[in-house]
Amino acid sequence: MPEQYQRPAEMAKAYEPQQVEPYLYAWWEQSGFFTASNHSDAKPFTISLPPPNVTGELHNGHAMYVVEDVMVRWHRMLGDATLWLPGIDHAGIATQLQVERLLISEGTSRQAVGREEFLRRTWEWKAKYGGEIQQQLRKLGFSLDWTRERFTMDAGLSSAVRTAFKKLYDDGLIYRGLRLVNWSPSLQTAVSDVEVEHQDRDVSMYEVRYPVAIEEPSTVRLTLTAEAKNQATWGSGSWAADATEFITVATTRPETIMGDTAVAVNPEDPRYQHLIGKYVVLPAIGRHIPIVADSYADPTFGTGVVKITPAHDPNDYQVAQRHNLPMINIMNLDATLNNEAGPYAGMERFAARAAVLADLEKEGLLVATRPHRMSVGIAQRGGEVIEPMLSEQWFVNVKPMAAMALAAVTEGRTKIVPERFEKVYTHWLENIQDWCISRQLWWGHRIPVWYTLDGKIIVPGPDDPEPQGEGIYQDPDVLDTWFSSGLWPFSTLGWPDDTADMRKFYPTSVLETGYDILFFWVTRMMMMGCYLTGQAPFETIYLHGLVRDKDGRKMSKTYGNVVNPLDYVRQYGADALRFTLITSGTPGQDLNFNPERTESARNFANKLWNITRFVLTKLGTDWKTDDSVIVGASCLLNFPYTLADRWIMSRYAWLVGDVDRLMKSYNFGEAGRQIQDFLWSEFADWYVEIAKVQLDGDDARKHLTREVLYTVLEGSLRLLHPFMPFVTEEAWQYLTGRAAEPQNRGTPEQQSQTPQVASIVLQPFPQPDSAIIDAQAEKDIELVRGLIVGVRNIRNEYKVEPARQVAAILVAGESTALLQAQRALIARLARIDDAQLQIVESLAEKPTSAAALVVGAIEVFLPLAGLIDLSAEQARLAKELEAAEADATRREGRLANGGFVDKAPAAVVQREREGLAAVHATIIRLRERIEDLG
RNA sequence: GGGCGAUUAGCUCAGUUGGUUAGAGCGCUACGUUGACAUCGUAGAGGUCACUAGUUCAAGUCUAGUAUCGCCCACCA
Repeated sequence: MPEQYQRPAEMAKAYEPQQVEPYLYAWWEQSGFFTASNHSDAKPFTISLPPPNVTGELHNGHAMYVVEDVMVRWHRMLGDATLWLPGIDHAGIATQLQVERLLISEGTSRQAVGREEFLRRTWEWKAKYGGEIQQQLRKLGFSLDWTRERFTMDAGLSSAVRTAFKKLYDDGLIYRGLRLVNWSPSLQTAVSDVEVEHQDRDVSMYEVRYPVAIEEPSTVRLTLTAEAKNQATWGSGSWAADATEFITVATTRPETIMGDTAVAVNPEDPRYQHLIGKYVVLPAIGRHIPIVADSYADPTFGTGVVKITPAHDPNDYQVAQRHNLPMINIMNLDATLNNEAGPYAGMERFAARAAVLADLEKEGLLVATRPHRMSVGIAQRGGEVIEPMLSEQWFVNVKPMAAMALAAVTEGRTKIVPERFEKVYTHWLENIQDWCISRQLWWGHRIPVWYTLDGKIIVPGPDDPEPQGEGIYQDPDVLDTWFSSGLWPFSTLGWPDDTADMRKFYPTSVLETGYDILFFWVTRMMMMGCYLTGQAPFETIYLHGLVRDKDGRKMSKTYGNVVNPLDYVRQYGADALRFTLITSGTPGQDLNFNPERTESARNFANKLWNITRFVLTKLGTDWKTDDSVIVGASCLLNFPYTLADRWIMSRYAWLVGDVDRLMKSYNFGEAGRQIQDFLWSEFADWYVEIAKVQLDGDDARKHLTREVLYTVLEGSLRLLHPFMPFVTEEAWQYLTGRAAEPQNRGTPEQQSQTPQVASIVLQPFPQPDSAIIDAQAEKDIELVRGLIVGVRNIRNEYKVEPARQVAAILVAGESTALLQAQRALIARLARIDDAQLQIVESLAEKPTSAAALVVGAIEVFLPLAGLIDLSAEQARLAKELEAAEADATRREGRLANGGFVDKAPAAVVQREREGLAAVHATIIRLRERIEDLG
């Protein structure tokens, strides 16, 4: 605990989060409140923090971890052995890019400094930003078990990666092969399918004439000799001039013509029947390529003729395999054209496109150019157009794992919340393709494979010695970042070793993350977890929505609308930001972050602070915490509490029940909103005001009122603590009289032996107790509140100064006893002069020069001398009469409906009848009043 | 081409299994330094719950369709 903080003996007038938060967090952490015990008997509750990338600062998406903190703090208060394990992801591509950028800013480059130095610099980067991220997470109040922090490239986790790789390799699921992969030319690495985003773009579709060869097939040249490549320039030779027939292909990528090894037509297409089996001469380089029949060619699309470029298009790749066509790679790794491209060698792919088009145009082979909208593959990192490229890479055959991951969900062993994402999950896993896991990067887990000179592959286990010998070398590539993240829920607990943490905390309870990484991460963890540990890694997968800006736009650096959560923590406090994020939306739905809400959440924290301040002053110095009050409230039923006491306890009981239900169904936002609503609109606005009246009573009344104030507030603080940990802790410290006590309570073990723990963090979470619910009290207070609001309304309409006490006559009928009992608070809250307040059962002569309020059978007269305007009063009453009559008509209609009376639940019908009776009573009295005035 | 989500007050959003007169915050109007809080209080204005047709005694809520916006998936050269 920072020495410099000294909690003031008295609560400050306003809550100042900046003063309190750092100190409270340090205290919590140092006291070991967040450290999970793996040898307690309590049932475990585990969440592995989705590790943030070590790329830099946190953004508001990370602040959504608050959902996890709410769950974790809640379960900790429920007494579970709660572990929230933090960590950081090395984030291969993203981090490497950042460090490369840094090097470039220093005037050097990754290539210039070399692999070893580059890695040293990247570890340096990790040390710096990893530390910053930890501090940021602390500032948000996240109750993470820092003693168990992990990094994906720690020794233990790296060993887990090698164990997993070895197992999958030995099981025949990891293999190496030459495949068409998604190639990122600027990063010069392969990426997996999920790392390719698709954008619709307006491009051009070109129709290009290919001359049909006049030579016999036996003389065709399928490949070019070196000389031919040099000679094959436009217009040379007779092939173009001699051609008598042309076939027109449609293409969006004319620059790949040099890689064509066939053109395809649909076997059913009558236009091209006679050409199947013949050859065409490839423009630009003069190679002869066959015309094949394949159903891939759609007769209704383009010209019905497709050029087949197997090395640069996934569909063409398939066609080539069916027809045993050669595959010609015409590109270098940086997407410039290579020597196979003849005259275009050395050109960048898009420059080559322009050059080829110009030449085709010149030769009269470009027939048409049409606008075309198509989906283009874009690199998730970097945003460039992905190039399909033939390349030797490592792959995982994920089908067997996918089947296990699928079964875990369909059999209900793992539940996905909201449920609709189950469909997305299953659809994806059912159609899954092999996963390319090798990356041509330096930052990451080096692929644990060694090659010998004679081409053998050695995959040692994690504990085996590194293969040594003449010419033996390790694969230079690294693994996809998501390979190691896929092991996160168990590698962090010590897998593959049989550790105490694994036994206690695995499988984990909840995985909570954004739906945007469902395919990247969630499915991978499910597959790896099921396959490698034999158990689904989570009981529940809870997916939250994306945080957008206040206008619903995605946060992005280019828009400049990225929000740094720490800015809001500084300005409004962590609780305010947390409460905003948790209450701004609903499960699984994107939420628009509106800073105005953070301001009002800050106001709420301050309101709570001041409620506490008020209660504290009313408790007095002699107040002692009664533990029975903290534990439960049932004991309250045995004492002569007032109607208002019983009402607020009943409302509190409802709240506890609602919160319990909402938390269990993952509706944390609604739970938070309900707590706020209760504290502000019911407890502060009404009970606290009523308590002021009651505290003027005798000692017994005072004592009971204090008990209720204390009990409800203290319980509400505990309810709210998972949402707003700081202000609830600080307020609770004051309220429970522990503010002045020494703070350090020792180790968690010592704490658990101490019955009274000093922090709200380890207090029990309020549990539903329906015995406290008092329906009659709620109904009665409802009536009293209605009268008070009615009187205030009239005062307002007649512009009675707020300070002025007025006279009033309540004609209460059957409610006389009730209202007489509540006389003091009615007088106080409606600002009626107690000496001039009459509460009578009936009144023979009703005042005429008074404003009247009618609530059912009850009438309130306010003889506002000199203020009453009779015609205005009449108009006001007439308006109310109109509303009451409309209400009566509606209710009568409903009750006259036989279906309603027969089929609706009795309670609903009953309520309707009572309502109608009340409205009738209102109408009768309103008419009387209007008549009296007339 | 499939699939999903959203549409409720001027703005940003809630609304548990269908059940009185649909709520909150911000904003707006009037008033207010009442002994916790002006980061506040009191009262108020403001909505055809996108549209259409159904189911039902009863629909913001369930069903079908339509429109608009957004997202995801998919090999249309």
